[in-house]
Amino acid sequence: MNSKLEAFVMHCGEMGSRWGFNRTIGQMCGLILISKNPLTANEISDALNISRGNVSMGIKELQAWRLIQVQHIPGDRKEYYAPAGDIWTLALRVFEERRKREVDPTLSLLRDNLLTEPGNDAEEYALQQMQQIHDLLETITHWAAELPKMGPEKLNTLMRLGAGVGKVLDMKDKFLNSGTEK
Amino acid sequence: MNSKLEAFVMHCGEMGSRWGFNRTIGQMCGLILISKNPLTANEISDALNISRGNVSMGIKELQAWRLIQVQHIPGDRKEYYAPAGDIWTLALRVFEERRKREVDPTLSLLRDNLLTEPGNDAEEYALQQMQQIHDLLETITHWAAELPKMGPEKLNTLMRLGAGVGKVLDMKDKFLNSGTEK
DNA sequence: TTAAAGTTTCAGTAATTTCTGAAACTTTGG
DNA sequence: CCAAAGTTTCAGAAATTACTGAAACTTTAA
Repeated sequence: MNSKLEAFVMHCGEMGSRWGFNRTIGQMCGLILISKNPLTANEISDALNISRGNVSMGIKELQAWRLIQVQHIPGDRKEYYAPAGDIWTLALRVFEERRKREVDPTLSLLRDNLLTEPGNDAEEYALQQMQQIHDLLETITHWAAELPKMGPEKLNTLMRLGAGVGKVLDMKDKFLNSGTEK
Repeated sequence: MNSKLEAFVMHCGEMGSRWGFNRTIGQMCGLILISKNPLTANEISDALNISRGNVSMGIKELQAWRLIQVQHIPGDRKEYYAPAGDIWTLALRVFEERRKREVDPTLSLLRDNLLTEPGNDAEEYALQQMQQIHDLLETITHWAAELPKMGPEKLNTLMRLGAGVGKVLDMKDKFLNSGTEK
């Protein structure tokens, strides 16, 4: 393999744990992403020098993240693996999957906790803070659920706009107000 | 400590590694967040039953994340620790810090790699994919840098709007076009 | 029904990460 | 300058997480 490509795959491995999986799975993900043709489990095992069993676990995990999909080639009973979509799709999947693992459990714990009545000042403060966290996570969750509905092009526009979107929001308010004034 | 509060702190511990730190640091973070008054390292050590040395490491890490700040109480030379701001501020810090650790290294590797010329079809495909990833990460980075400039209230508006922001963007285009038409 | 091709599971081992606690270090009031 | 109060460091131990490889399982073509 070209050394630059290999460097990329190894980098994915190193970043793996920061992205929510582990080294091997990071490498597998990188490899599948930049491979022109779908790969078999054995090819992955050979390319990365990891045991067949480990590849099997990794595939299961990547499927749980909905990042890869199985393909069959007519006349061949092996399973071939390819990315489950374009880069934007995959990014949204990672984002969503991470939200499920990193935000949802906390949200449900907080919902539960916030039913409690405070018994003293310290508790009251703690509950207020939790309420703040709860509201923030709720907002993020709601927004994250809406995101994929916009489609890549519009998302791109929005992100490239950056803080400028603030002005657009102002404009909208202005427009609406002038509308109601009349 | 109230059992609900304790449950929250322990939960933060369990989530710790998913949020980018480890159990202890997660607990410390949760504890400091819901404590009405700033805490000393010893109080943290006692409350969470972890060694003084570990608390010291944790404090350093939480400071690196810019999530806590030191406070001094007149006539007392101990250091007291408190959250470094309101919940939105902290969330933005986590977001930014994670971007630095999870996105930036990849972006710089990709920039480097993309200077290469493809030697064959497979390499060409790989480089195209990397270009896609690069562009996406670049967009996200740019957007992330803009985010904090908006301020919590506007961010809230934006997020609550969800996919609805797409319509606002359309409206803007329409407005601009009708402007240029005249 | 069988054997060949392929996949998954999991107990044991290896690698990594985290934690402790004692020693070294720093700061400050007197 | 000293001693007391407080903080940091880090080598080794403990806990956690990841990996291997062989055995068990599944699927399919003949």
